[in-house]
Amino acid sequence: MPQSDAGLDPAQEQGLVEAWDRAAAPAARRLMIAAVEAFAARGYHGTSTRDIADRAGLSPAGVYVHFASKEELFYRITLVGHQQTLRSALEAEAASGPAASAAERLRAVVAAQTAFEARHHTTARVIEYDLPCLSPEHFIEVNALRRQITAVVRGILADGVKSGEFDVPDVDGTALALLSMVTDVARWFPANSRQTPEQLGRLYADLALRMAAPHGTRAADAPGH
Amino acid sequence: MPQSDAGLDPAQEQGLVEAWDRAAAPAARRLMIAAVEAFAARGYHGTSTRDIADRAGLSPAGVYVHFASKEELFYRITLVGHQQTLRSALEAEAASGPAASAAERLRAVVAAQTAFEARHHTTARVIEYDLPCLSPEHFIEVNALRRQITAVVRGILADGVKSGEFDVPDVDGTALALLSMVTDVARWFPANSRQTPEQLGRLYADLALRMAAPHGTRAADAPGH
DNA sequence: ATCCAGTGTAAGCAATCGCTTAGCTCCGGT
DNA sequence: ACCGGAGCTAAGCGATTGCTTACACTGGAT
Repeated sequence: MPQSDAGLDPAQEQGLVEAWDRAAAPAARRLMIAAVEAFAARGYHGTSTRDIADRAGLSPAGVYVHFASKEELFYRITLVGHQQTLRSALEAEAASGPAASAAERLRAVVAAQTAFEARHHTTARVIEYDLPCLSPEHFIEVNALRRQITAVVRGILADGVKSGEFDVPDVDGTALALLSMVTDVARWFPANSRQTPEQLGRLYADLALRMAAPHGTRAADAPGH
Repeated sequence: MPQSDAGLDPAQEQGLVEAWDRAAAPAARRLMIAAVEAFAARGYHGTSTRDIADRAGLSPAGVYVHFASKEELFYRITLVGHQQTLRSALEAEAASGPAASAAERLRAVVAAQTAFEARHHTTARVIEYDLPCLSPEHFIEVNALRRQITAVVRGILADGVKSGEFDVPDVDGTALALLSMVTDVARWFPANSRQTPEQLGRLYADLALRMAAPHGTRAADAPGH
């Protein structure tokens, strides 16, 4: 299996934050988990700090022992979430081997990212769709991570075009469309689908290859599957 | 141009609601426009009724002359927006002619919907991403319209598969992925792109055909373009 | 002339918001 | 034995929330 869980605890697969920073105070982690659930259900502005405190089993003031503000709590979540997402993409690309074709790398990255969005759909929904609630400075910082993720996909497409492996007239536009497709999984998963994250990853990887492959050269299946 | 503006005022293309219900009280329309702008900028929960009233040039109480509640104002926006979106899809499909191939219909619908999301990105952002803020009953009603839009795409894909025109192993999953791609335009347009809505529509229609076309049968260009 | 429905505002209500303050308990270091 | 900081809470601050009430103005029908 090329795209690994990268150290995630399989018993806690439904959240990203749960697995992060095991050294931090347990209450701080509980707060982040509680905040992710609340933000995913009602959005940033729709969630009160009392909601979060309740879910974490703390009094309203307990939040501010560990985080300076609601926005900082949200910022920590989005930062960790985006770091994990970027790491997942880079690891998937690296795992396909140093001599991998552009097609193999595209398949690995799209499958990994799609499965990631599905597995961690609660956290992903928060960090994908509530980003404008960040302070301007924090937004810029997190957005830089997003650009790196886009750059990975764009790089693979460009490499494939250069080598003649792909036929992509608009690399930037196609990369954006491709990531839209992948990202949006977090919004609807697991409704409308009885598929596992891995099955979904394979489907989306196939679709991505169809988008990039030149006329009459489409690979029907992944090498090694 | 197969996908028409369907009666939209070209001078007010940036919003959906502006063109709707010209018989309604002007203040009610102003409120809907103001609410769309505010919701798009800050989200439903991030927007106060005083924000909306200010933008519409009314006192805070003026909102409740025309709408029973903030939720009802939001509901009217989402309802009208989804009706227009569905109408746009149906008209695009119909405009491709009664004897059109599945490929022609897919191209027409995807191009029209993509251009629509781009042109009306402010309204689209509100009605696509803040939907869970609706009351349960209103959510069910609007969601029924969404399912009709999905059904259009799914129907075209299924027809193409049946006639041998398409090769789509997972019609439902592909339709969902395709609509994710199209819908997500509203979230980032017009940033990251110097393309017009029409150019973007052509790019996305090409990508959609690549996703659906069987091995070695991809049409490089639209018939008639 | 009078009325009345439609459109609007000033003022304010109860509730909730993010966050602070003052003070408690607990526990490891000395 | 005693200290000091970390973790937590009860209480509450001022601001803002969605919305209501009471009242004013307008223009057309009677």
